[in-house]
Amino acid sequence: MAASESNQSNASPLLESVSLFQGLTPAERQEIYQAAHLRAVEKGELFFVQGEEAHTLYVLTRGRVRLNQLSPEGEQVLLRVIVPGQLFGGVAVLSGTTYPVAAEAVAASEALGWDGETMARLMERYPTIARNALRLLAERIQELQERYRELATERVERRVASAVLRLARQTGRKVEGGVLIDFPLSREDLAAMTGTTLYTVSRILKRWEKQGLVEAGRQRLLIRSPHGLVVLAEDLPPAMDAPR
Amino acid sequence: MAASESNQSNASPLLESVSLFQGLTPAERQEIYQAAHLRAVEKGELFFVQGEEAHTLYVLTRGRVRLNQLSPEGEQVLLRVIVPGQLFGGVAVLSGTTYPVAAEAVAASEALGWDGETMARLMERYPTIARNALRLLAERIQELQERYRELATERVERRVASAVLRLARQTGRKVEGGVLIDFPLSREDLAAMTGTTLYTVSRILKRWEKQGLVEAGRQRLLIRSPHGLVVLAEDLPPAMDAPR
DNA sequence: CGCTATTTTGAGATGGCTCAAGCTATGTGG
DNA sequence: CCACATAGCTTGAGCCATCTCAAAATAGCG
Repeated sequence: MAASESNQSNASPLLESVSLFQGLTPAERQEIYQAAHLRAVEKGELFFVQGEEAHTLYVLTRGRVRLNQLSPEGEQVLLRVIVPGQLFGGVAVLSGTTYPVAAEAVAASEALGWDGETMARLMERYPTIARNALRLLAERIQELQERYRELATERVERRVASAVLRLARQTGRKVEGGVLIDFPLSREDLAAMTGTTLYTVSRILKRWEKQGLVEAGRQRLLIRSPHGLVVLAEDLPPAMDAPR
Repeated sequence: MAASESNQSNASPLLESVSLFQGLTPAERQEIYQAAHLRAVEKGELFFVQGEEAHTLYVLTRGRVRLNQLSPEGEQVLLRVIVPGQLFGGVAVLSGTTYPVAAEAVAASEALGWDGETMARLMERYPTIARNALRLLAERIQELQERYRELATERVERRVASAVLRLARQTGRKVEGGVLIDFPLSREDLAAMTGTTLYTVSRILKRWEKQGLVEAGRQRLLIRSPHGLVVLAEDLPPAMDAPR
């Protein structure tokens, strides 16, 4: 299935910056691109739901996608936000199970998709892809372990600071006066990322606003002083005593 | 380097049940085995420390190994316990960074090790290994995400119940009267797995003991009623009212 | 311009942490 | 073989960070 019926366009602009396909020639990327199908999803719609049989591995090309995990009791955890160039759905396809998360487009989005067999074939033909995938998954594990530790040992304020910084690094857009998180992000979303409640997040943001660290609006967050948040996230004592 | 200088012994007993090497012929496993070096480590010693340049990927053949992550403030989190047949150190080797955790032998242990280049060569020759590795890492990610959600949304008692059940599944030994966790496990260890304190764990275990769910000794835990713990871990209400 | 989702704020409750003290197996050296 | 040292465990009391619940303010959107 061609990526888009009448479209013979070059894959390079889309795939050359995708880390899953690093180390391939333009011709190879073109072939990979031909094997993909493009899927567009409206804001608020889902690429897949949690528990669904995993068939397709996606690379986002436009928009923003959040990966939510729902607990048996119905509480949500926001595991990560996908930006263009990143892989999602891969974990489930590679382990041959059901999707462990839901993928919701938080803005109008498009992604290239390969079904499991196609991707297996491509990896066989181009072992570089498998190597890249291994590296990507390994990095994900490291990040998850890091965040697990954070959740287990740090207080809420610091966890929120880390989450905001991570979002800024991933999806931040430099604007006058700071870095803007470039998609609608509610207090509740931040709470679901950090294992707290929207009330606590609201209070924390208010405090930060008073300290001039951020500017928080409705589903909007502008980071005025990334450094200030780093200080919070890492417990660099602003004072001079008590190294604890 | 031969696995053990004078040892031409068959790899099968050691490697055939290792999921990283599933789908290979005995001859291939033998070759892989030849490329390994065996490392023995005393109880309490480390295979590697956190932050060390990652060179070797291990498969445990005897003993028990715990993977600890140390926070910048010096608090420990126990990420997982490795039992024979399982891979460890792989994440760091595959992503080409430093070990993100320390690996401590909690009993006298032995592991087969392959350095990064050797493993890369083997994977190139036997793509099946790479496929297996992808599957293993993908499963790890799923488990970590699950535990992350748990830590973010569940209360302490339930988290401890889940951790105990996980340990029982992994390292449990059936004995008269229940399932015994088969290595020394302190209250502090359980606390470090679940993001709480040893005091809280102590109280929880006492309560469980009174309910006849477990029998807790010094670094020793016997699960009398796995089902009872499952009920706790999953919030199946034992009473009939207040669905909350 | 009214409706609805989001956010703020207050007040009260509490789960779990902290710190302090005592207890008890287990191993060790005399 | 005993007495002591030690690591691991228990228990109590007080506290506090964070959650809960309730209500009001605000901001977009249709």
